Amino acid sequence: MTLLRDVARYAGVSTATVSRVLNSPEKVSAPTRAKVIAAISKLGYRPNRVARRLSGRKDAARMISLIIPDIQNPFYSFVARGVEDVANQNDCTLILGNADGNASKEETYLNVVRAESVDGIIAPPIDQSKDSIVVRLVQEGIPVVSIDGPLHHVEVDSVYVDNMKGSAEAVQYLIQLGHHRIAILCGPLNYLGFKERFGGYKQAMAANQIPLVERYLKFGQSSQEMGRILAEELLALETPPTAIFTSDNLFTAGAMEAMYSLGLSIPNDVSIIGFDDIPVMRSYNPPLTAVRQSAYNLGNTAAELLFERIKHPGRKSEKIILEPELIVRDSCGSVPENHIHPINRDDGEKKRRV
Amino acid sequence: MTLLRDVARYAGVSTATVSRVLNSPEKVSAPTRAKVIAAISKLGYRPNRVARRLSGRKDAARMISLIIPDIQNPFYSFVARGVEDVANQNDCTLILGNADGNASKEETYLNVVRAESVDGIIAPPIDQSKDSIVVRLVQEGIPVVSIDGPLHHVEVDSVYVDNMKGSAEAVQYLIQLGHHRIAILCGPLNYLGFKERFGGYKQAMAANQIPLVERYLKFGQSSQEMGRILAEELLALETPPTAIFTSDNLFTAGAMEAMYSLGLSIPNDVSIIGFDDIPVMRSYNPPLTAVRQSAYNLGNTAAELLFERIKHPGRKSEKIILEPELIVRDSCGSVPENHIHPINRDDGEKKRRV
DNA sequence: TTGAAAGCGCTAACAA
DNA sequence: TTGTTAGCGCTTTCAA
Repeated sequence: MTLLRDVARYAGVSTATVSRVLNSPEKVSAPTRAKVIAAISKLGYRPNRVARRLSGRKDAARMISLIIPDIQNPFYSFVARGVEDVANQNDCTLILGNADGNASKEETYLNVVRAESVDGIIAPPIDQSKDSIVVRLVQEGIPVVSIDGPLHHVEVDSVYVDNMKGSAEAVQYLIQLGHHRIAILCGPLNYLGFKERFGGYKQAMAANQIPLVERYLKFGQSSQEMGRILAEELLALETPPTAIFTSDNLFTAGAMEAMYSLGLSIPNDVSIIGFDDIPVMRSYNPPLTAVRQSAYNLGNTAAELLFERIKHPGRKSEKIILEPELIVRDSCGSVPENHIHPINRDDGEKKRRV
Repeated sequence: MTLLRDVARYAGVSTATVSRVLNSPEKVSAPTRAKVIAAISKLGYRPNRVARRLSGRKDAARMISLIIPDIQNPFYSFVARGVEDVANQNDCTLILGNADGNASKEETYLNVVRAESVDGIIAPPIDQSKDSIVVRLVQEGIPVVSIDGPLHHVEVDSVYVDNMKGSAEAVQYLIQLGHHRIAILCGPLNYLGFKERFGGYKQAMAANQIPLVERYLKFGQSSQEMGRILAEELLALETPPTAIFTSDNLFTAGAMEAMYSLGLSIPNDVSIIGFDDIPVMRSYNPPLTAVRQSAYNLGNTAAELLFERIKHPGRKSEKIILEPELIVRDSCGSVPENHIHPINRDDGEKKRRV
């Protein structure tokens, strides 16, 4: 490992001079600078970032960190790309960490990145408690932006989509198509995003005077497996829903699976509309109608806010709310006049294996 | 920020003692240790990892890094989970970096993690040149395991699936079903994984004396969009293939999209078999027959190799080859006796929008 | 068992 | 413009 000191010796200058050509080259005379640069490349020297940061250079890290709530959820890959592109533009490395929907993993991870003295952090509001590690980070003055929801107990920049509006639109669309028996597959309500999506569902139902039916309301941890199970329960009901609103892409995937295995045809037997429009939604058969929240934009915007804050630590915090967009494809249809139970129906048509 | 020095002062001991209770508590008397521990928790002290590493503690980082070739590809989320679980078991944090299929990004990233002195690195063989940064890292003695392919020019542990075998099996399966006109959607051949998958295709075709048809061989950067485009080209051929083998999940997604938009029914009009069996394959309609390479296992195994190497730096390097598995679902069928062009056919049946 | 002191590799006053 | 020197926060000999 070549050290700065080796470069200095090789170039016949002091370590300070080498350090200067690295950090403020204008303070070094051209000939000396040339000598040093030559030595650096000759020796293949690369500064040790650890030492650099320890010695106090504020911008020595040039790295920011993104906490991914769940790396299995493709939605976040797009967020990550959005963040990464901005980071790269700012000549900065993005360090990813997976919290796995788990507050303690998040904490571990945040502690690490704090200790690594990153320049800033983008994190979803996983732990909303008053003394969560994120709150402490903010209090310590580390630039933080909250993504995918606002952060309580502290003033930070945040970016998120209007979940309530997006899901209300989705449900409204279903209602306009004539659906009344609309079910929802929803993630845990203690996660704000899901709470709001459920809120949007309720709002649209109420706006149309459709009473909520307890058995059409299914909750569970967000996963494809859970989506399949809940959708199967729903579809096995004596009076099954004519449409299902899935509150994220994992639930959507699970519901699609259930519908196929029950031999249901979409949208003839049942309509489905999802929250999250990721590319694979186009590959479903039929392609899915879904509420798009631009994950890439979310990441992009968050990263931009973060760099703003890094540059101007004193600035007032901002909340940016992104508009969701309903992407209509082929998975929703109108309700047949006499909707009969699609599974138990006795029309002689044999369904696929169950 | 509480420093070690503050703890020492508060506990009325020297900094060395505090450091000892942190690193080798058995060398400190019980009462002193208790005092120090009390001080630590009272003051909420957390050691500065940067300083810790700079001062030379070999295991101060407790972090390993995984380079993800392409974060948009869900396959790698599973790899990441596999790695992460092992890392956590080893009380170690996983730092993720996205190389984006780009050797220079990979290099940037590897330089960062090297400079951060991580304990080890898991990386795919993106850059196979003799003086790639990975090679240098290995030469510097940093534990590296190559995932998803072997690394040239240097001896390292590596884990990968038998791509050749997996794709040969897939194609063989198609052939047994009666297909001859089998197309392949393949990623760039300079990426070893794709080269081998193409090799498996050729091998199975040759083993059955089926000549290769140039126009059924489609290559492109791996992406859903590209998959759709190439599949559309294939299906618009005068004599289209009766089956398509897609060499990764992104191509599969694109091909599914193309088939739907051309109004083709799977497997009646065309069969499809994919490489990569990720959960969403079950959500397709019909559920996809695919070659499974257990991404989670891949990650898991790689991480275990890495920790072995970290513990025993001198050990002989190992290559572990994972067996792929053909998962048969509903997307492949036999070839109709008189296969007619599914798009241009004149059977009165109107297809969906194109 | 404990403390004093010398680094780890770099940066940044302060002098020259 | 350049060099000297004192840290950054921690670990770790070496003595006591």
